[in-house]
Amino acid sequence: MPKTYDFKTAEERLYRWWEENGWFKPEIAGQDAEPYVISIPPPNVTGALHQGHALFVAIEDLMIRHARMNGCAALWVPGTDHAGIATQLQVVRQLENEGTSRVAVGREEFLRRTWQWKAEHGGRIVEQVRRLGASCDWDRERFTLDDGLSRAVREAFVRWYEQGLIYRGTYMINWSPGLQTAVSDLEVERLEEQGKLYYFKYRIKGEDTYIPVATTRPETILGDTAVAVHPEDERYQAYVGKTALVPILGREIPVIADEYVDREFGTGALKITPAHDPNDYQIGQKHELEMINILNKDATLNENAGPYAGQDRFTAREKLWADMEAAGLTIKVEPYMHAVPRSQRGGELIEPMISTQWFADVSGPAAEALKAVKDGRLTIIPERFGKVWEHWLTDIQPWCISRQLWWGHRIPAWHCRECGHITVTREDPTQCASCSSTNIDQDPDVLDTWFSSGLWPFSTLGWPDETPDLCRYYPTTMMETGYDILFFWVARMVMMGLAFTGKVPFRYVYLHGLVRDEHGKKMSKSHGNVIDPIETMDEYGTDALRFTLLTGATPGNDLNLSMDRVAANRNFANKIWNAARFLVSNLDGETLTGTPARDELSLPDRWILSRLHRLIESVNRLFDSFLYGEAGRQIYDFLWGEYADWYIEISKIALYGEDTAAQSRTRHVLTYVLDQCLRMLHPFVPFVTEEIWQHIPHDGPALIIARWPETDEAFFNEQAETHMGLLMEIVKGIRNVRAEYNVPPARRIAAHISAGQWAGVLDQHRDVFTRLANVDGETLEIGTALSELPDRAASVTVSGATVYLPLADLVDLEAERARLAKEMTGIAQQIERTESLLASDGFTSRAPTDVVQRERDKLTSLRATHEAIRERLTTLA
RNA sequence: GGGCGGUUAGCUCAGUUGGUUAGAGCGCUUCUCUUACACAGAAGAGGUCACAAGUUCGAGUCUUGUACCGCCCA
Repeated sequence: MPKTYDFKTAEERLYRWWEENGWFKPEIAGQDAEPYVISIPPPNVTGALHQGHALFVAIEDLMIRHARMNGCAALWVPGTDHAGIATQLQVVRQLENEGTSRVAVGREEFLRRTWQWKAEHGGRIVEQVRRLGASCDWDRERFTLDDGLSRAVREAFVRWYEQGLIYRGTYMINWSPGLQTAVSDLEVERLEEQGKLYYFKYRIKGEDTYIPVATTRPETILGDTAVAVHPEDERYQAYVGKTALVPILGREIPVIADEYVDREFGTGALKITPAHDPNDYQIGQKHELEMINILNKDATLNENAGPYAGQDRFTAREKLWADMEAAGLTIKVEPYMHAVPRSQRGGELIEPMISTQWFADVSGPAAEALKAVKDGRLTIIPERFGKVWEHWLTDIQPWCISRQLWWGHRIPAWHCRECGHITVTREDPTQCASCSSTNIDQDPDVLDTWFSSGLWPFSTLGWPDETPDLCRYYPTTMMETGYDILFFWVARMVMMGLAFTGKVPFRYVYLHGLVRDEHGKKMSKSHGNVIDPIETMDEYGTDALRFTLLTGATPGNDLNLSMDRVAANRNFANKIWNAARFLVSNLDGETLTGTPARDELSLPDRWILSRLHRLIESVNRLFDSFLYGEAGRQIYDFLWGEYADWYIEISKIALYGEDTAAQSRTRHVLTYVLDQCLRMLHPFVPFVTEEIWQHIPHDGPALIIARWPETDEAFFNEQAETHMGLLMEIVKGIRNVRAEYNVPPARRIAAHISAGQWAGVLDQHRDVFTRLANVDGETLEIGTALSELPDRAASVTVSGATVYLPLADLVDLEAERARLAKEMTGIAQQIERTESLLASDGFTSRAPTDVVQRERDKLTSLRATHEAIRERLTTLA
C-alpha cells in the first residue's frame, strides 16, 4: 500500500467495478427483501453539477448504501428533468448567437434543435452524479420527456380533465414578458425595492374637484376602471357614485366604496386596475367592473392605451406622467419602498395580467395531502416543516399549469375550429368529439415542468401500467430534497400521488438546507463565491467532499462549506488509509476475520471492543433518527481518537513482542474493529473504505454489499473502560509533566508509581508506560505504596495513583510545589461541588441511581487524588 | 402582519431522550521526521453556551419574554 491514499486512481475504477457487478441493483437482495426506494430529485438535463446536487446525492447515496448493507432491496431511481424554461432559454440563446430566433425557425425545428442540445449536453450532469459515487440503478434511468413518462403525463392530465379538476379559463396570472409565458405564483418572488409613489388627481366629471390618488405604476392608470374609497371615509364619501375621468384618456369611470381600501395608506383613495393587479382584480369582480387589458405580450402597451399604444411600459410611464404634469394633474412624487414581483428565473419584472390559461383545481388533492401528514402516512423530517406544509396546503389557489413554451409536454387538448369544442383524449384525436369536424388544432401550450415532476415517483416505475416495478417498489420509501422545493415539488408529488395511485408516493420526506459559502453567504456567480464541486473533488477527492457535506449539516439547516474542512476530511481518509496500512504491514501472513472470541482478550482488546460496540449502538440509534451527520462525526472521533491514537499504539506492544498468541489475537482485534468501522463509514465515504477493505482480511466480495454492524452487548465492559481510562490518564499525565519540564522526547525517564488499589492493573500493563510515555522499563517501580520516595521528583496523581518522575536535573522544587498547589486547588473545588451535590436530599432521592453512583465514585477518586497531592506537598515542604 | 430558524472558543460549526470538567476542524503557542500516517504525533492557551425570568435535585439542552441576524408566507 502506498504511503498516502490516492483517490485519483481508485474512484473511477471502484465505481465501474461496483456497477459492472450489478451491486447498484435491488435484485441482489433477493425476492423477499424489504424494498428501500428513493427517486432522485431529477436535475435539469442540460444543467451542471453544483454543491446543492452534491449534497443531495451524498445524502441519498448514504441512505441507499446503508439500506443495502442492511439487507434491503435498495433501489435508487435516477433520471433528469427537461426543465422547460431553463432548457428552452439555452437553445434560444444559441439561436440568437446564430442570428436567428425561435419564431424564425418554427416550432418543429426548434424542438429538433432542443433535442440535439439535450443529446450534446444531457450526459454531463449524469456523469457528474456518477462521479459523486451515486449507487443508482442506471438501467432504470428516466427522463421526463421519455415516451413512458409522457404517457403518464397525458394520463394524469386526461383524468383530471375528466374529473373537472383541470379546466381552461381566463383569470389573472403572472406574465413573464421576456419569456413570453405565464408562470405560477410559486415562480414569482417579491422583493422589497426602492421605487416611487406617484400622487395625482382624479378629476370628477362635471365638477371642479378631484380625488387625490397614489400609485407606484402610473402607466396602469390607462387601464383603470374605477376609483375606490372607504365607505366611512368622510373626506371622500361625497364622491361615491359620481364619475371620475381617467387622466389624458378622459374615459369615464365610477367612484365606488369598498372596505378593502386602507384609509391610512397614500391618500386613502385607490385607483382600480382589475386587469393588472391581483387585488384590484378581486375588487373588480366584486363590483363587476370592466377589465381593460392595456398590455401586449411583450409588455408594450396595446390599443387600449390610446396615444401610448406601442410604447414600452416604462417609456409610457414617463411619457404619461409628463403629459399629466403638463395638464396639471400631478401632485407629487415620493421615494417609496415596496414589494416588486420578479421572476424566480432571471429576475425579470413580472406583470399581472388577465389571460386564458389552463388551471388545475388542487384543493381536493391538497386536503388529502394535508391528511396524509396528519394521520402519519407521511412523515416530514425535520418535523417543524409540517407547519409550513399545513399552512401552504390550507387555502391553496388554483395552479396555472400551462406555459407558452415549446419545450415540454404539449397539452393534449384539441380546439375545434367549427364548434369551439375542446377534445381531450388519451390518443391523439382526428376529429372533434362534439361535431366530428376534422378541422381541429392542438393547443399550442405545454405543461408546467412541475406537472410532470409531480408524477415522478410513480411514472418512473411504469405508471399508469401496473408494472412489476410499480407493484414491488411503490410507494417509495424516502423523498430527500431541499426545503426550498417543498411546495414546488414535494407537495405536488404527494397531491398527485394520492390522486392517481391512491397512495402516498413516499413514507418519509427528509429535507436538507442550502449549501452556502464558508461565511454563510449564498453562492452566486455575481458574488464570485461559487465553489465548483468538480474542482473540489479533483483537489481533495469525492470522499472528502461527501464527508464534509454529510457531517457538516443537520436536517433542515443550511450548511456553510469551507475548503479547510474538506481538506481536514481528506486528511481523515488518509488517516484511515494509514491505519489500514499499519495493520496490513503487521499481519505477517495471518488473515483472521470474523468476531474475535471474548475469552483471553487483553485489557486493551476488551476496552476497544467495548468502545466499538457502544459506538455501533449509538450510530444505529442516530441512523434510526435520521441524524446521519452526528453518526459520521462519532465514527470519525472513535476511529481517530481511540482506535488510531490509543489502540494502534498499544497494539505495537503485542505485535512487536514475543508472544505469538498475543500477536494473532491483536491482529484479529485490529482487523475486526477496522472492518466494523469501514462498514459504518462506507455510506459516507464509499471509495476509500472499499479500497481499504479490499486490502485488509475480509469475508465476502465487496464492502458495498457487506452486512451493516450490529451491537453485541456482550462486548460492553465497564471495568475495561475504567481501567483503560486510568492507564490513559496516567500516560497523559506523564506526557504533560514531560512537556512542562521540557524533557526531550527521546529521553527515557524513570518512574515510580504508588498505585494503591490499582497496583495490580498498572503492573500488568507496565509496557504501556514504557511505550506511550517513554518511561524506562528497567527501573519502573509499581506498588501499592512506595517504600522510599524519590528526591527532587515531579509527580502526577490520577484517581489516587501517584506517579513520581525523578527529573533531578530538570525539576525546580519551588515550581513543582506551585504546580501541585494549583492542581490541588482545582481538585478541591471539584470536591466541594460534588460534596454539595451529594449532600442535597433532592439529588440523592430524585436523580437516577446510576447518576448518583457516578458522582459518589467521582468523589472517592477526587478525594484520593487530593490526599495524594497533599501528602506529596508535605514531603516537598 | 403571521410562521420558522439561528445566536456556543479568534473563524466555521457539532452537541441525539436534561445528568462527569461543554466538543471538533481550522487558526494560535511549544516540541517532535518516535519503524501506519508531517494529509502526522505530543503538550497547551482560548468559552459567564445572546440577554432576562421560570420549571427542575440538576438547564447549552425544556418554558416564557427581550434583542439582533436570516428564511418562508401574506
